[in-house]
Amino acid sequence: MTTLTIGKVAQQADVGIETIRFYEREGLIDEPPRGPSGYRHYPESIVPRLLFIKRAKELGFTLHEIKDLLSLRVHAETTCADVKQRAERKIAEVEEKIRSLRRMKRTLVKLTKSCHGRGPVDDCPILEAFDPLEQKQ
Amino acid sequence: MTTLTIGKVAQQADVGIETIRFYEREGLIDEPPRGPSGYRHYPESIVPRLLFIKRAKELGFTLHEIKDLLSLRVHAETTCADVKQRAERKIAEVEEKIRSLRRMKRTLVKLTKSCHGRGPVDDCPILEAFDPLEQKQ
DNA sequence: GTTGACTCCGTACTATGGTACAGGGCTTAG
DNA sequence: CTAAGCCCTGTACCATAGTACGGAGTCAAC
Repeated sequence: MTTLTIGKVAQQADVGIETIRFYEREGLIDEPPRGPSGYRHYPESIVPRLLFIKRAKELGFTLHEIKDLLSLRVHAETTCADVKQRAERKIAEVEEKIRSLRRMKRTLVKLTKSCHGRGPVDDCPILEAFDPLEQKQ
Repeated sequence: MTTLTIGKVAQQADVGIETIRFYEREGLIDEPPRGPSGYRHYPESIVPRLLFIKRAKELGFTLHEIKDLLSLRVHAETTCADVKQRAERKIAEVEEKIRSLRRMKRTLVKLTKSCHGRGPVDDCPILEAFDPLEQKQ
């Protein structure tokens, strides 16, 4: 069976070598067997594992949560429902972030509309609105 | 004129004392005059300044950007348009974040819909979708 | 005058997700 | 056989926005 050096793995999964060692330290990937030189010898299955991590990251899971997801798979007693629940919780989180960003955007849009965009900064309505209690002296 | 100790300021602006010292180190607020004991004596105008920072943070500006906004106000040559431009750039950033989160959400929703939520984790469609290249052995 | 609350400074630590570097050892091609 | 290019460890560092802590000095009330 073929094994890969860390450099090859990094290439194939398109991540940094340091990232792989970092994931190992953080427990997201297993410690691979070593050759007599101490070099890591990865099975080819490491590549999809790293791609899994990348994909979950893109979906907004933290490394901690991804570690959790990965560990779900090795415990026989965990069910599909466990995974689904985590996904649903993440959806709720994502929705909350979207709501918060939309609030920010609404306010920012209102502020920029209130500003004609000319003249000195002294009475820019945007800065004034940021600063509702401070009276110009 | 009244001055405030750091503790009073923290109370009035509802931030931590450490936060105020941190903002001073970071250049977001001026170093206040000190009494003979070395205690900071803040003018009352520090409070709206801290509220400004809080509000801008809520709107998604980083401390670095807020420092920038604050410094705009002291340079006579800056215009309203400068401020407006920054606000518009921030709107674009916020929109990009929202788009990214919506993409995440769409994918997560699709995944949870594909999962009936029963049975063992071995062939959970969610995990399989996370992991498109790995074949179960 | 003493106690408790407040303040000072400097440093270290938190979480997140890595990146960079020094100073070695290993491997492989020519 | 040698040199380039890989890999090893450990440590420090990046940004972000603070928080915590130790040990000392100060202020105010009783």
